[in-house]
Amino acid sequence: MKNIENKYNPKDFEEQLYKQWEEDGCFKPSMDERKEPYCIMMPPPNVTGKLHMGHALDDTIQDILIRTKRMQGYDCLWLPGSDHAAISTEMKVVQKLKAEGKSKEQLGREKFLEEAWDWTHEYGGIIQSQQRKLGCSCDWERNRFTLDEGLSKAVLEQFVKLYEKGLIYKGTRMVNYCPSCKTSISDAEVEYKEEPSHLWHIRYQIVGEEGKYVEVATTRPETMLGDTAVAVHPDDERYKDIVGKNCILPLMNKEIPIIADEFVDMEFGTGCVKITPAHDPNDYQAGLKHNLEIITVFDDDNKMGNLLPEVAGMEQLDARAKIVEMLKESGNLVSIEDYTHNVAKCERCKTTLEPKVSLQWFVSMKDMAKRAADSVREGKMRFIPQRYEKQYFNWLDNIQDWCISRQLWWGHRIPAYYCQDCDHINVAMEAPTKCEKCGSTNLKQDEDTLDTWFSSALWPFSTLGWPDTENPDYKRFYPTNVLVTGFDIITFWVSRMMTQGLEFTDVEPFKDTLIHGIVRDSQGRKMSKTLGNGVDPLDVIEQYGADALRFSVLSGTTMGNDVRYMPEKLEQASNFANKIWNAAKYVIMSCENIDNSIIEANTTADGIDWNKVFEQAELTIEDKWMIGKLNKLIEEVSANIEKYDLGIAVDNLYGFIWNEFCDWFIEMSKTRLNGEDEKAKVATSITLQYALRTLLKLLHPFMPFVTTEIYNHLKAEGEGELMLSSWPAITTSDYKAEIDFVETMKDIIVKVRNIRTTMNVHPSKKVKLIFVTTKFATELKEAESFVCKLAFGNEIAIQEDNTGIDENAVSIPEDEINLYMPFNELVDVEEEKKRLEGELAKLEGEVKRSQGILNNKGFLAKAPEAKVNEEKEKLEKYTQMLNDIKSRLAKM
RNA sequence: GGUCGCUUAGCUCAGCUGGGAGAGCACCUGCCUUACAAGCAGGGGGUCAUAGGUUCGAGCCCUAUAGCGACCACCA
Repeated sequence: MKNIENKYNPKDFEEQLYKQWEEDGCFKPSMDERKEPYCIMMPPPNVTGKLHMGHALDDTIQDILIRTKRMQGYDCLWLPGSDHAAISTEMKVVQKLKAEGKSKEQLGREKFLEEAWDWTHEYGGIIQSQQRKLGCSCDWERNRFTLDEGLSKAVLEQFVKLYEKGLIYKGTRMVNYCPSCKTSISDAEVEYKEEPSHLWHIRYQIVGEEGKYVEVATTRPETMLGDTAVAVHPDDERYKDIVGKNCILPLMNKEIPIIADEFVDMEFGTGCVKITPAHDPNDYQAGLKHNLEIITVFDDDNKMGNLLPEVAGMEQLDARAKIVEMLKESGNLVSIEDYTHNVAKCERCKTTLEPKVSLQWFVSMKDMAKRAADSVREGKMRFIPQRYEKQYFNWLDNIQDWCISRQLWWGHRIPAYYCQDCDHINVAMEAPTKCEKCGSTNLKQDEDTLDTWFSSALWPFSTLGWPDTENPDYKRFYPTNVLVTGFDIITFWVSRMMTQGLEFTDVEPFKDTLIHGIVRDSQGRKMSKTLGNGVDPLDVIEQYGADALRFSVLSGTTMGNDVRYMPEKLEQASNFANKIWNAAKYVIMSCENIDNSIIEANTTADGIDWNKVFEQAELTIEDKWMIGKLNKLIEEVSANIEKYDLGIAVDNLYGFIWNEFCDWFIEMSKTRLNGEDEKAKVATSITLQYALRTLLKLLHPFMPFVTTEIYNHLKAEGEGELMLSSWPAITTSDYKAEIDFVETMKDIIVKVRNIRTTMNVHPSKKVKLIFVTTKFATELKEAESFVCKLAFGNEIAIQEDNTGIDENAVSIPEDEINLYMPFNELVDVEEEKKRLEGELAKLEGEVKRSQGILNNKGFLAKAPEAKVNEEKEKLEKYTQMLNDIKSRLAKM
């Protein structure tokens, strides 16, 4: 044991300890075949990102799981990495170029990619260094990046295999197109924003029926130039007679049909919809269904095309004004109504999206989605908390084909090579030299890259060397154990990893998906850049230390619910770390001069055999109480971590360390260590060390730095790292009787304290307690040696005979206070009675329930015999317990 | 519009398969007791959103309502 610094100051050791761990290879799996593997894949943050509170929460949870499992004897791999984040990174690079007066197009593809790589290398390491500060015990040597050679190969394999199976196809579809990013956007990357707008009511004249019109309502009048039909609901009585007729599209003076389709909402507007297949998703579907012509209104720059000379080349909004004016002049504008419209925006740049019909690559999802959903339905992968599976099912059961092509440069380029001579599409892992159909060497690779999520979908296995299924890492660690992530990417990412994982590896890529909430600010708002209310985890670490940050994001939270960032919680956390620090200081100080030979004699390379130590030491009742309570704590904390109830586990530890270990055991130990009994001193020293070591181990996954720093002072020369030490084991005896007794004594002491407080006795003043009782006399005799009572300035005497003493009298001599306390008053009879009565009611209910079941003839006829017997046994047991309590109550 | 979640002390939140209403912070009282004042010993404070229902018994189960939040779909 080494003396410990006076003050707890995380800055003194956190960085140093992490460096040591990394140098010693503590984070690397041993690949020891005797151990069971345990693996977590870190959700890869954007390569150019910085650590925010959400990462801090996500990483802390994973680190706790990994550190616990590592101590529990598993061979653990936590694999870190980052994502190339196609759009996000490309946008940043474009912005940087713009600031330098350059553009993407000027540079050309190759030069642009060089710039992007430079950018990636410059900012790529930031988040990793921040994760180190947080204490993440991931294996940095296995760090992966989605554009790495290996992962790129996996992406090619995935594309080619899916293409060969006919699951990837090229097709004309309506996709979201961002005019600013100049690329298609997946539905998931769209966000909707309410914007005030108008509904323009326009009338189209019905052909051959002078003076009869059909009135449509639209939010985008300028698209009318591309109308190819008007639709009504087939059941709409108002328009039954005009279905099948034609009407005249104003301004264009063109006849278009009036069709009937179910998708029309009779309640909305006039119940008539103009159909513009080129510029609205619903209209597009209707167009396909009714075989309508698709007329594009806008050109590639999103300006007006040449359909109408008056507006050709104009910006959309200018054209809108002009067209409205023209409609007004022609008398075809009926009215303008105020209307709040939900507008689709690009998640990245907030530009209003334009639905666009274009040629894109798609993955056919239906079958894969079904398999992924079934897998969860069959319990082969579970969500924690379970309710999130609904989100997952909802997505997969209504799956659309996945548009995977993006008009970007930063990403995996689509391995499709078009033959310039015969139009054949060659899809191959490596660029073909000639067309496989006609042999032409005139090939041109597709310009597009793949959706970022296409590569992230492979993350759990591409990182382990897949498609090389013989790779030792893949063989050992796949499938992984748990995926830890936020609910916001269940659809984007979790479901896609499931579909691709099942498709390519025939197994669920992870057994559990642990979903956590998001970290909100102290007012409950989402942390965001625009609000400027984000809290930088690095600032928090700087001020309070990483341990405090880790504690604060977990304590008092439940999985799946949002976490609120509260500075007060950080105070609490760092106070807690300080408390442990001081407790350790006390233990080291107190034990260093006491004979430690029993522990030393039972220390081997595998650690200390505490069961033997306890056999050889003469433990007293309070030692056994502490050890027994620790057993319970070990069970509790282990079980809660196993259930992923990390918030509860850390609160178990907080409560135990503070209220049991410090407030009671350490206080008790003081008088024992100051006493005359040498054996009691040894026993106390042993228990103090055992308790502290056990608590440090249990707390280590949550607060790795402070626990390690303390442990390093505690451990013997040559003893290994705390993080590689074994998880505490339950001792052979459970010391149940001792726990019961000490708990009773604690109650008594609390009552004595209350009496002192109400009597206003100064703490320095000794009080002599005289227990007058015949009951519990033996226990109280034992309690005489129970030094904890003396710790609070009390002395104990027992008088078994109460004759001649006024039980309620309290005499206070000048320098000594004697409290005469009838023991019965210390154990509150009324309270006990109440408790028993409650118990009684409960049992009566159970008995009644059992009897009811057993009287049910239907149950008796159908239920298996074992079930009936079980119920009978229950009834018997409860009846007996009931009688027992009744008799106890009768005695009171 | 569909689905889900939340509503418990002044604040932030726990509360497992129904049976004693809890923690931290804040507040009040008394203590600088040699590990810790970043502390110790006590204390006050809650119709568990509302209304019904099931039950011997409901914070917990069922139904409805209100407020807040999230996700999905998206209305021309």
